[in-house]
Amino acid sequence: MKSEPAVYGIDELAAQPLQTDHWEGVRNYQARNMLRDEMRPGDLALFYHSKCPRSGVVGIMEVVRAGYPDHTAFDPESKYYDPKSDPDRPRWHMVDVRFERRLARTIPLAELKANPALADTLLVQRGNRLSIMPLTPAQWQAILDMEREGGFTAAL
DNA sequence: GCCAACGTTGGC
DNA sequence: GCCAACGTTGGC
Repeated sequence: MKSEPAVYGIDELAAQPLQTDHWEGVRNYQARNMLRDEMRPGDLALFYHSKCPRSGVVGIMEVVRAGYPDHTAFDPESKYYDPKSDPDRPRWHMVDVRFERRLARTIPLAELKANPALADTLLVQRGNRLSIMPLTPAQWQAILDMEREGGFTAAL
């Protein structure tokens, strides 16, 4: 699950009460379908920082509430307002996620792209802009296996 | 800031 | 339903 850290980063999630928050603002139908139809409590997700100097995977979250209507779409004051969504027929959905842990290091996109085990992921494919993408168990493990590689020079 | 890639909109 | 124009994403 991607988010721009300048807008909402993993530190903000970790600072929430119960380290839990709703994942608001997704306005893409393919991503919406995953939020609404596929993600279930207990599912794990990676937190990916996008559009920043160190884009990459930064941590792990757990889905704690399945898809439900994204109320920010109903709020004219919200930057995520969409007049075509209304409470009777909500167009956009979100899930609740809980911070689990940060990774020992940020795994940068360049490393993800260089890992043959991830060649089939949507994340590393050209031009992909989806903010929520599925991973197979093997892909998930391949990413976590990279956590301890080559990252010991960056002191915390 | 640039720009390629992609999704959405709307005229026809 | 086609498709050009436009807006957005996001790496670099």
